[in-house]
Formats: sequence, structure tokens, C-alpha cells
Amino acid sequence: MAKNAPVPDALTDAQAFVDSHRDEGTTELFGITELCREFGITLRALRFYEDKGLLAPRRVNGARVYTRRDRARLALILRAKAIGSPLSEIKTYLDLYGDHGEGRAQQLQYVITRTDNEITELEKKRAQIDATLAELRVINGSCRGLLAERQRKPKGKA
Amino acid sequence: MAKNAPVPDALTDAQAFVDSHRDEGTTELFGITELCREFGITLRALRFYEDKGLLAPRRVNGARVYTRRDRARLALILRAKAIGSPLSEIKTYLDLYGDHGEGRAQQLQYVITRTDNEITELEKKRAQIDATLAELRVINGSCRGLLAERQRKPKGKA
DNA sequence: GGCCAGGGTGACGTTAACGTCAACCAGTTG
DNA sequence: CAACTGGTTGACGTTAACGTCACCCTGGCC
Repeated sequence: MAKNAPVPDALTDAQAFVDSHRDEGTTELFGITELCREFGITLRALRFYEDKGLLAPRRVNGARVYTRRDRARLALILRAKAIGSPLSEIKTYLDLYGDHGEGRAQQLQYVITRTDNEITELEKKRAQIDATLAELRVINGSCRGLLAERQRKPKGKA
Repeated sequence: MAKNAPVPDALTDAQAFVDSHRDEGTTELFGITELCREFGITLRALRFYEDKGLLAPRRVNGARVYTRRDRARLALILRAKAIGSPLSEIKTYLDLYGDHGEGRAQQLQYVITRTDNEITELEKKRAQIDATLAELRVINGSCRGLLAERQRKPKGKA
């Protein structure tokens, strides 16, 4: 809640991401520093995600080269992180995106139950946030009220 | 997103918590194991929160004794954790609840800006969750679609 | 050829949030 | 009194998610 990495809104649309998983041979390629600047993260972090198996960019002369698909995955990773998921979980998360469409019936069933679970978890989390927001607004409002009161009668202590 | 500590819904209401901060001399007291069971956390965790200054129960013969107010603070702590805030942040968070009402104008102003910030942060987070939920639902739906399709024509591959 | 910038690979350090373990106290029950 | 039970305090171990550092390679440029 401290960092304000931009997390570009380009992929806000759900279908957009799903689509971006289909192409693959697009010409658009990215270097590591390029991606890091774009998303406001460090080189170390990006390499770290790769170590953890969340990304697998191609290599050209040893150097990392990222496709649009990699970029989309990175966007997902960062958003999931912002939500509070640990990287380990994000990995299985990403696998869900990768699988869907090619699997056999059993695979599909797996993805469905997994996403069902994720969905209910996130809904719970959303509820917690809503509750906290409500409380904060109460506090905020009462403070504003007190402040206004004092400004009307700056001396008395009633 | 793994643990399912109950986080009792007793304090779901915002005003309820604020009110619970007013009493203090209520007769209801709790032991450490009692609270731990109630909230599904470990002894170690509870003591840890105390080390970090998030709680300050009274002592009776050296043993910790928690009031209703402590209990309410604990509920807040756990909810904030579930949201993903680090304990360090939760501490200043709790201080906001404590202060409000007694401070001078400057204190009040501080609380207001702090809560304003928290509120916008949480709203951002909420938006991220909503986006992720949307994507998951797309995936989920498309998988269900594929599955249904296969069940209609289990042989063809079209 | 010399030099630098940009990128790569370990290896180790760090912080948060606890878990684990050992050792000590205090009341009580047989 | 001795053995328990339930609580307390360090001290150390652990995992996640990087930061930092040292060292190496490579392509361009003068």
C-alpha cells in the first residue's frame, strides 16, 4: 500500500488479456529494462519472478527478450501481488490462464473449480475491504464534524 | 488466501467498533487461549502483535488479560491483515481509531488526511480485485462452455 | 586494442511474520 | 511435596520477496 507502481490500465479489460494469450508471434518485443520502467519494478524483481517460474522469456545471446504475452503475464503478476496473493499462488493462477482451452475434460473441470475457489476468496476479501472502508468513513466523518464544531466556537469547551 | 480464520462477523458494523472503544471498564475479560481459539490464531501470533505494539493487555500475576476493547482491536488487526496490510501499517491504523475525539485541531486534521489516503488506497485495491474477478469469471465461463460443448458431441473434434 | 554501458549469474544480506524450543513460574490437586 | 496444567520469556529457525554486491561477458565506439 506504499508503492505506487503504475500497473498500466491497458489490460483492465478481461477479454483483452485472454486475447493477448492467443497471438504469440507478434513483432512487438521488449527488453528487460524497458519492461521494468514501464511497470515500475526493478531488474532484480523481474529476474526473481523468472526464477520462480512465473515468466519464461526467450533468450537472444543470453539476454532476455519478452513478448507481448510475457508482458501481459507480468501485468497479471503485479496486479495479483497488489491484491495480496503470494507469488506461489500467482503461479498456479497463471497456469489457469495458460491451460484453458487446450485441456481435456478433467483439466477443464480442474480449472473451473480452481477459479470458483479463487472467486469466492476474492469476494470475501472484497467484503473485508468494504467493511474497513465503512469504518474509515465513519472515523473520517466524525473527525470532520468535530473540526467544524471547533471552528464555529473556538473558545468554549462545552 | 489459504487460512480461513473465522474473523467473527460481530464487528461488521462500523459504529459498533467505534462504540466498543468507549467503554473500558466492562466486566467481560478474556484469557489468551480463549481469544486465540475464538479468532483461530496462535499464542505466538498474539504475543507477537503485542511485541509490535498493536495490543497492550493488562497483566494479572504476569498473565495477559484482555478487555473487550483489546478484543475489538484484535478483530481489526486480523481484518487488516486479511486485506493485506503489513503490521507496521496496521499500527498507525489503530492509532487513528484511538485518537479520534480527544485530539486538538491539528490531530484531527492529521487523522482526516490519513484516513483519506487509506480510503483511496483501499478503493484502488478494490478496483484491482474487481478486475481480477472479471477475468476469472471470463475464464470460468469459457471453460464451462467448452465442457458443455464436449458433452453434447463427445467424439468430434471440429 | 581499450573502454564503457548494459545485461547476466551466483552468493549473501534483509525484513516481516511468525514457528519452534527450552527453561522458568504460579496455582492446584492427589 | 511432587507432579501437572497453563502461562511467560528469550533465543533461534524459517519462508517470502526481494536488495546489494562482486564478477563476468559482449557489442559498440574511438
